[in-house]
This record gives sequence, structure tokens and C-alpha cells, in this order.
Amino acid sequence: MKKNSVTLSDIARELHMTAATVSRALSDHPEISAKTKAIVKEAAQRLDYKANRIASSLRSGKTNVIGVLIPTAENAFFGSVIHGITNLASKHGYSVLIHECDELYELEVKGIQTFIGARVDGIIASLSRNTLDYEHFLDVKRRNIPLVFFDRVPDLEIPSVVIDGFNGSFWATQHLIDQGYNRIAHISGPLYINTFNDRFKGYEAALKANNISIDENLVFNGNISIDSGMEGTRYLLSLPEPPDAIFAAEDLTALGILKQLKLSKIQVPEQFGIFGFCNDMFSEHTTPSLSTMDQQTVCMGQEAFKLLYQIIENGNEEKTRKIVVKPLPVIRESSLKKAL
Amino acid sequence: MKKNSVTLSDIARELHMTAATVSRALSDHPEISAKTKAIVKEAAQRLDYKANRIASSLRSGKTNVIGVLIPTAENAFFGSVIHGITNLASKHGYSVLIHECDELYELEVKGIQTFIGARVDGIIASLSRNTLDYEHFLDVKRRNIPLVFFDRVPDLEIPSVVIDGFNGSFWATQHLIDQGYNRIAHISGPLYINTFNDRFKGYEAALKANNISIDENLVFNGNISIDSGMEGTRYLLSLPEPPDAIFAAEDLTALGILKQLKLSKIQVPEQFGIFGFCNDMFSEHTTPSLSTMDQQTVCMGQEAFKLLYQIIENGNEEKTRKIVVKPLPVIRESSLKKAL
DNA sequence: CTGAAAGCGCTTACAG
DNA sequence: CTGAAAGCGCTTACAG
Repeated sequence: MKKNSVTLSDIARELHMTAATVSRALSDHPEISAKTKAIVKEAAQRLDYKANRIASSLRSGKTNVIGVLIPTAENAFFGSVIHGITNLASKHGYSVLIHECDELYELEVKGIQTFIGARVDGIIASLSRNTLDYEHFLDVKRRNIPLVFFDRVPDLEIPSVVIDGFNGSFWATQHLIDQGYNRIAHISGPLYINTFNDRFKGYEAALKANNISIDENLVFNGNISIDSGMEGTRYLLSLPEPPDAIFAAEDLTALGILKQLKLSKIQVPEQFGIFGFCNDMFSEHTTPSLSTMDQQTVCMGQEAFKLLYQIIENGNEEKTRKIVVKPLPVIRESSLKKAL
Repeated sequence: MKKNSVTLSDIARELHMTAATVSRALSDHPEISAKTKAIVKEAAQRLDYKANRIASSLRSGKTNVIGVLIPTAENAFFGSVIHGITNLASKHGYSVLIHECDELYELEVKGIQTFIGARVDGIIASLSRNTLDYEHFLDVKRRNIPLVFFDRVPDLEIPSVVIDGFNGSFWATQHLIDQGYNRIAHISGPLYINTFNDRFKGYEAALKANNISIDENLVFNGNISIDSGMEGTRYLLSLPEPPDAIFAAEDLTALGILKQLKLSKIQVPEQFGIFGFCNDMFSEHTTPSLSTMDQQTVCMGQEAFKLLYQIIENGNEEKTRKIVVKPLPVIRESSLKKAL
């Protein structure tokens, strides 16, 4: 195999000095003379030298790489979070190794092992849909690798960044009440996932705060899809006392609700209100457009990186820190029975 | 700094053998006895050993990491391509280092330098919007780092994976003609980007093939946005002889067209046809839904990885290979004047 | 079948 | 201000 990279020693040989000096000059070591630095830098440039970070990582014990574990990249949400992470990471001199789990527990474990093998300086992760065993993450902690969760977080003492689903859902439900809707239903996501559970709780709390008794029949357990929105709506409309508004756990569900209501010839928002959660790409463009809570995805990514960065730099002081990002109400047509 | 990883020598010491033997046993070297392998593997497991890939990369000259350079992650298209890439990469034992350029030339150059420093085994890249200088990519070639472009590719002799924009656009335009639309306009993207230029050419070719003379006034130069779709539509409607259908270079533009036509009280598809390109998330959910060409994004990612993999394994034989992925027509409501 | 030794390309404590 | 030397944790050609 032909050697195709210039090394420190190549430069040193060329300049009749040692690799140590070249290394110091290139990293602006204070004890190296300005003249030497200039000579070395000129030569490095001329020879097209690019430091081998593999070698420096091995020596220094620091890779300047973080691992980001996501359930799937085929989803604007995670793309947007990655955007938030990589941007900041890059500014702070970190590269991002990405691992997608396809929502599979097995691939999640594999990803963590890859990250450990790569000796990443830290990991940012969001749980796959069916992850119930956290042994792989405990392994990460045992190795003292800084770890931060975002969005879908386990019930462990590990720093994390989450959206305030409870208050966001409380707000959305209150908004539907304020708009004059009388019976407000909820189509949930899988309730064993913290994010969806929080939203369900926020919905319930808002009803309670308004002295509305909670009717279990008005809660349909969905699975984050247009279909479950449609199915849930059909179920809710079939009740003896059907609702006149639905707070959906996320926007695909909300879209399904809208589709079913159109099929059932029910006017939105005049006869029926819809409020979603996520602010997906399409929500703005449906007819009528969907009211929803924006998840501040880029912000979540940035906060996750900031938190990880602090832990990497300052050690373990932030062990149980939880950052809660406030969602932003985006009121569009689907919930506006009255004017604002 | 506390040492917190078990190494080969740790295992060797424990078992009274050498690191070389342990290394061979763990990698199933044929000359190692089954018994030794068993002992070593048991110890590795017990001590929770995870090979330091940084060290093995340095020694072997192979990192098993590929770099993926994308203009932005805040875009379902690139998320989906990443999905295609990472999935296959992971199956073949490669990790993915990702670098987002925010559509900025400077960050693109920085990303390439990072990849070179990280000694990635190969690079998959798509050009940022304003990249006109390719020196950083030529540098990659000079270092013999395998390189594959996808979607937005430069005019260089470098393997690439692209969508067949020409034939896709030809098909779409022909479809509008077949549906009985008489004057078909085009709102383009930036024409110096190959993908948008191809689509413009396909549109023209379809008109020619149908003996329709080309009217330059019917081509509006847009910039990939809802706004430019709306603006272009206003312009086209203001013509003495306005069109009755528009082929849009991509779906945001198509959405803008739809919005403007609604404002102008023009019925889609009865009075006016729209055909887009990309099959964005929202296109299915507008009213009426948008006909468009699906870009087969996951497929593109997979093909890009396959091509890169071949080059990594087999050397440079594929230097100028170009893979053309066929887009898939998705006919929805916005172009259906007649039935199908 | 296993060991001893060298080396990948850096960084850095120790000298001078 | 610069050099000589050791070592990060692996892999592998060479011996035996």
C-alpha cells in the first residue's frame, strides 16, 4: 500500500528538526520561537499536511468525536435535532458520529457498542420505540462516558433535554376549552413512552383545572399515525356522547383526525376543533391548517449539545440535570372556533 | 486521569499470555487453538473488554468510518438519504461521520478537512447551494480517498448517484399534456445546479417532442420556495396568454403555486394543472393533493453507499461511474383533469 | 500454535 | 527554545 499522507516526521526531516518541534510549532506552543513557527507552518502548508487525528486521539485520549444515537433519520424531527447538535458541535471542534437504530433495540445496543469502540468523548441519545432494557446505557455510565438523553428519555438518573409536554398539552387543551369546545377528547401515543405520557397528563390536568370530569371513553390509545387518528376519530364519533374537539398527541394523528372528519362531513373548526403536537412540515399546509405545539427541535439539539459539552469539560457535576424546553403554540385554523 | 478502559494487555496479563495472542484469538485468527480462543473470549467478556478502534485504525490504516457531507439536515430529503446510507453502512461494518454545511461553502471546506483529518475510508457528498469551487474535492482525490457524490454533483470526473431529472420531468410534462392542458409553464429552481437544470431540460424536451413551440415567457426562474411559487404564478397569470398548467421544479414551489391559485380562485385541477417534483412530506396532504415525482431518496442513499463500498474494496476502477436512479411518478389530484 | 518486537503518527514529561 | 525518548493500544511479519 502506497503511503499517501504527509506526517510530522516528513516535515521534520525536510526542515532538519524533530517531530516534537514540528508538533509544538503547529499547535502554537508558547515555548516555540515565532520564527520556527513560521517556517514550520509554511512547510506544512506547502506539503499539504493534515494532522492524523487518529494518532493524536490515541495519544491524547481525546477523540473530539461525539456519538449521536437516533431512532430514525427518516423523520423531520430528528433531522432538525441533528441540525441543532452538529452546528454547535462543529463550532466547538467536535465531529459527530451518527447511528440510526431504525427503532430497533438491537441496533441501539450495537450503536452504543460502536460508540464505545470509537472512544467517543460523549453520547447524545434518544430511545428507540421499544427499548425497555437500559443495560447498554448503564455500561456507558460505568465507563464514565458523558451521556445526555433528549426527547425520549429513560427513567434513569441521567441528564436530559425534554420538551415540556405536560404544560404544552395543558395549554393546548385549555385553548380548546377557551375556544368554546365542550367535550374534548384525546388520541394518545404509546403511553409507556415518557413524551406521550406527559401529554396525556397535561390534557387531564387541564380538564381538572376547569372542573371538567374525566371521561375515560374520551381517551383513545393511538400509535402515532394517520391511521390511528382516523380510527380513533371513528371510535369517538360512535360514542353516545361524542366529543366536539380532540387534542392529538402529535400531528400525524391530528392529520388523521382531520381526514376522518372530512369524510364524515364535519366542519373544522366550526363544528369540531383539532389541536396537534409537533408542528410537522405538513401541518401548516393542510386545509384547514392545523393548530399545534412547535417542539423547538433545533433548540433541543443545541441544549443537548451544550449540556454534553459542559459535562465533558467540567466532569460529572451535572449528573441529574434535566433541561425542559418550552414548546411554542402555533395557532392555526383547526382550533379557531372564535377569533383569537 | 484515571484509566478506565480494559486493554489487550490487561487481558494478556490476566491470562499469562501475550497481547498478540489475545488479539489473534479475538479476531478468530486461524492459527489460534480453539481452546485459547475460548479462554480469551471468556476473559474479554468478563472484563468487559471493548477493542479500542482508534488504536487499531492507527495500526491498520483503516478506520471503517465514512464521512457524509450534506448541505443541511433540516430537510426530509437529506434525512432520508442518510437513512439509506447509514443502514447499509452499518451492515458492512462502517460508521458514519456526518457533517452539515448549512448550505455554506466555507463549512463544506471545513467538513472535508475534518474528514481528511479523521482519515475516513471514504466520503459521500452533496454540494451546498453556492459551491462553485471544487478545490477541496480535488484535494480528496489527490489523497486517493474514495469519493462519491449524490444529487447535487459537480462537473468533475467523479462517481455519482443522481436522480433522472430529465426523464422524470419529461414524463411529468407529458402527463400534463396528456391530461389535456394546453399551455404548460415551468417554475424552475436555480438553473446552475445540475438537478434543476436537468428538470428544465426535460420540460423543454417534452414540449418539443409534442411539437409545442417553446415560449420563454412561460419559464419563471424560481428559488425553491413557496414564495417563489406564488410569485411565479402571479407573473404567469399576468401574461397576455397565461398558462393552464405548471410543472414545478420541486414541491415547495408547487405548493406556492397551489396557494396562489386558491387566492386567485382558480380551480385545481379542473382549470389548472400542477405537477411537482420531490414528493415532500406535505405533498400528499394538501387539498387538492399534489402530483409529483418521488425522488427515491432511500434508494439514492443506498446506491451511494454501494458505489463507495465498491470503490473502497476494489480500488479506483469505477472512477467515472454514474448511477441514475429512476424517479417514481406519484399521480394525485392536482394534475388529474381527466381520469387516469 | 504462540511469543517477541516493531511500528502506525502523534504528544508530552523530562532534559539541557 | 529544541531534542530525545517513551508510550497511547493495537496488528502483523518474523521466528520458533
